[in-house]
Amino acid sequence: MATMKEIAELSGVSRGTVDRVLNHRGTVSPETERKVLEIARLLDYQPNRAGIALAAQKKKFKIGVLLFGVENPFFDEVMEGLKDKLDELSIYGCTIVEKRIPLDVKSQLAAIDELVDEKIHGLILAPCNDIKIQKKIDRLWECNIPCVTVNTDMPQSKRIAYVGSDYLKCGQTAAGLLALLTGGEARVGIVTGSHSVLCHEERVCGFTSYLHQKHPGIHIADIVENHDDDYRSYEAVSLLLEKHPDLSALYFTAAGVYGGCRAIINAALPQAPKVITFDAVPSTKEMIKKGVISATICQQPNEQGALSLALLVDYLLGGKPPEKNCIYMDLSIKIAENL
Amino acid sequence: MATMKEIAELSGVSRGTVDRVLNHRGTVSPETERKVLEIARLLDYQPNRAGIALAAQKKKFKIGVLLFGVENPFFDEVMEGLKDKLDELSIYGCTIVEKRIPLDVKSQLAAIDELVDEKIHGLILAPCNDIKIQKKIDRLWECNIPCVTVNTDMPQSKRIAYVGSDYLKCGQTAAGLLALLTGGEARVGIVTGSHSVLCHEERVCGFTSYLHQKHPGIHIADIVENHDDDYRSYEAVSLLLEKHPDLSALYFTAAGVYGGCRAIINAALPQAPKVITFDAVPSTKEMIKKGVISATICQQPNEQGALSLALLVDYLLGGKPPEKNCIYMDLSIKIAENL
DNA sequence: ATAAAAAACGTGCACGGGCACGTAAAAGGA
DNA sequence: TCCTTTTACGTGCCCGTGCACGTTTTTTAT
Repeated sequence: MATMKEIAELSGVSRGTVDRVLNHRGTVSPETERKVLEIARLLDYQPNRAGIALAAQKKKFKIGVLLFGVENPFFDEVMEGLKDKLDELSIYGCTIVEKRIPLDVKSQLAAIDELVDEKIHGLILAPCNDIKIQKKIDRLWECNIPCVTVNTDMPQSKRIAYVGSDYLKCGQTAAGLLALLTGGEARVGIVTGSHSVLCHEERVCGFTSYLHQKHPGIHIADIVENHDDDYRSYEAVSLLLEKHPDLSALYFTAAGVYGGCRAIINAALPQAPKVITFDAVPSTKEMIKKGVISATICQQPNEQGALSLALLVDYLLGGKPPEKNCIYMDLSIKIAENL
Repeated sequence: MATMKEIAELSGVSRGTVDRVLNHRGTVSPETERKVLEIARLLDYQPNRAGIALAAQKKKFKIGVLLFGVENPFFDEVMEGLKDKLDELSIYGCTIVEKRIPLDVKSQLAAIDELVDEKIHGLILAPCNDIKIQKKIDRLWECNIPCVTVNTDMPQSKRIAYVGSDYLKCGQTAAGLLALLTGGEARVGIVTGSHSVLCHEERVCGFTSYLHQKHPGIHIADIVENHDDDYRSYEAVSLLLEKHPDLSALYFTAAGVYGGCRAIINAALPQAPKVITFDAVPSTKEMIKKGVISATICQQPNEQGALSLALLVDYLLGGKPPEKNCIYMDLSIKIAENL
């Protein structure tokens, strides 16, 4: 692998000048710049990470990690993976500043400002669908603060990458799983969060359209929108169960929408319904073990955290953003026996 | 983080001496050694990876990767993950030598010798259950060639770590899944590989004992042992289907034991049986998409490959072996919709 | 024309650790 | 005792990059 030194020798300048050209610092004559860039391209120069890492030790990276939704246990797992990765990347002298913020946009914007004041070099953001945040990210980008979003959808935003799940595929997978569990015959009730949140919307959309196409024997009895996206949605679920005593299956688009319903689901319906949801936060695990929830479709919070940090650090070390702006990670199904 | 320089200053010797003590090279007086080690412990010295990486560039690591079973497509995925990790660890100037070897022990032992002749610094081995190989590994260990095994079981062997799956849990998960799919009522036929191979044995054992305990409604009609652990086990499966036309479920302990049976499974039995197997090699994916296989329980070949290399490199860089000698990775269930 | 300012580039240290080489001091042999 | 070998340790270069500081050359202003 070519080094700066080699480039310097071949282009007849000093290594310092090569540094200036490749890292856009100081001033260089246009002619020299052309020559150096030419040679660098010829040799396919890739900066040596070990060298950068060593030099970076005094000038440590500082990365802000912003989690929206203070109590969301999904983020615990994201952070776990992220921190493991942090250890692994410790040679780059990288530190993180973690903040958990309520779901209101105002606090969120303020939190971003605070982090910028703390002179962070990069930002990890999870999750957020608000247009104002999106604009903010664009401005950060212009100030040379790169950003990775996790489990968010803001396609137009100028971030390095989005790391998360394809929500439509989430819905399709859920539908396929339900068909497998019920043999293709069922009456299903859907409990979802606010339709304005992409995660919920697409999980419903992917689910229903897939069933419509491939499993006409599964009938969607009702869709309940539970705006109060927290862990106390007892009301919504019990209403659904009362209204439709003939349900044989339930589909929850997130852990947040069925909290506290453990007791009523099996009691309300004559036959034990097949219940599907997403992720394996502790409350969900509990309900799976008790047999209330049949199976859950897991995103990979650990890997999401790890990858988001890896991408950001890679970029800060002089790498290019990944070709794909959206990196969808695999889903997997879990049941009680392989939680 | 403490550096060698700091240790040197505090213990009143030169940095070179600290190097000698900590890396056991050259000769040092017992007294000096004691002092340096004392201070190193006090400062909680951890070698700086960036520094090692930089210095290691001229003295590259060479790691042998031995895969037993020439045509096993599972290893393609292991290698994929391993090579991704290799890129990631490129700063350590690490190279690999990959060899695929037939299943006979003689060739395997010879292959190990060849690699040692090529002056490898470490070895990755997948998979092997033979006692002779195990002894060989122990001897390598004594020659300072560390080894990581993948999807193998040789608990007593002096390797850094085993990376793979808990086969008993594999069987339990399969049993739980079958119960979920069939509602707890089924007649199941088991097709397995040689009982002398731990992977098959424990997947059967975990499966049967779990059903026995928790799902008495699922009856095991027959267990067919298919010694010819390759992709032409048409005979064994068709015999099973003829003998038991009342089967409602099939359980394959590995991809290798059902190759070529696609056509006959659905044809032979009046009702479409629930079919479960392991991993998602191309042939399995195909059969899942066609609806012959209902679901598969996936190990994480990619992660296994990546982790095994990571552990080995970490050790070669002066790290300690992981506390746990056996690292069992998560299982996940896949169906057509989330392959 | 001459001083001052700006542009263009070279030099050298730092980062942490591996390792070869040289040189003292201690041990051994005659 | 003197010479040789061994043991113990210091010195200094290298790996590839960032960056501060000089130094030289060119441009601009007076």
